[in-house]
Amino acid sequence: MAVKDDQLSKRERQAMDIVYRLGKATAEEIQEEMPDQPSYSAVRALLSILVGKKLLKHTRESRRYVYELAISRDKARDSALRKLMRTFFDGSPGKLMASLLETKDRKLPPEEVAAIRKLLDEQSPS
Amino acid sequence: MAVKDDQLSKRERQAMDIVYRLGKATAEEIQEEMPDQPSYSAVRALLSILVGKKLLKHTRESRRYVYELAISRDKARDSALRKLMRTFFDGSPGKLMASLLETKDRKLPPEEVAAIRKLLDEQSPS
DNA sequence: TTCCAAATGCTGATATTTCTGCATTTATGA
DNA sequence: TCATAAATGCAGAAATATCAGCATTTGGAA
Repeated sequence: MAVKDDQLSKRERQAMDIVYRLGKATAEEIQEEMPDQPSYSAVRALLSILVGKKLLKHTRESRRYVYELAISRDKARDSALRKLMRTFFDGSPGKLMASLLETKDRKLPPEEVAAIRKLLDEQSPS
Repeated sequence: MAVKDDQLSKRERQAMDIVYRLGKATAEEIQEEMPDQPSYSAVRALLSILVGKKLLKHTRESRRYVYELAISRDKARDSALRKLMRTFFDGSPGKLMASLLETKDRKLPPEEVAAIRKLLDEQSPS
């Protein structure tokens, strides 16, 4: 099931991006990562809303809450990836990959290149 | 220069996503694509704001405006791609590509596979 | 056990976003 | 040319998001 990122407010989306990246975090950590750093209170209010929307869940860890994704990071990642493909690459994974490789200043480590060749072979033998 | 998608409101981002996808569009077309379809007036108000922020530009085409990106689609695309890489793939294009290929239900057309092999060879000869 | 620093819960104020409605402009066909 | 349908421009109302502040709770150290 897709993550409804389209429905989030600006601050909500910023917070979700941070949790996507960090995996899990306290209100304080999230505050530190936010652009135009809002107050601690504001961040907590925001996080409550996201918990209400079932996008995050929080568990008490001794005295404080730790926030983490309510759905798996893999699902969120796949959902974001599909959306990007639809928006910019006509839904085609091939076009996306081509774009990644065409940017000259991005040099892949040889072992990653090897890994990708292997995956390609599985898809369609050379 | 990166596209400041983090700074956009919910509706603004929805509209930008649509223009990213369509390339260019009239207010009416954008309205049709919007989730929870707002009124035509609301869409025009929104688009004016985006023109004011220099994210879109509009040109008169006979009687009406056609909206399109103020920066190139390629730049916007690259910016979005980098952000996704940072958020979900630890900044690594290799990890992103691996994720694309590991999803079994995504079968690439043989000619795309060939194209990607070629690009890989340019990066580091097999 | 008691105290205190640190965290939460909550209410309502403020700021921003979103939208409506209407006056005005514009292109086209009769 | 003129009437009309269709588009724009804009002001401000309505809805939503963002935030601050304080009372309350909580966990750990003395």
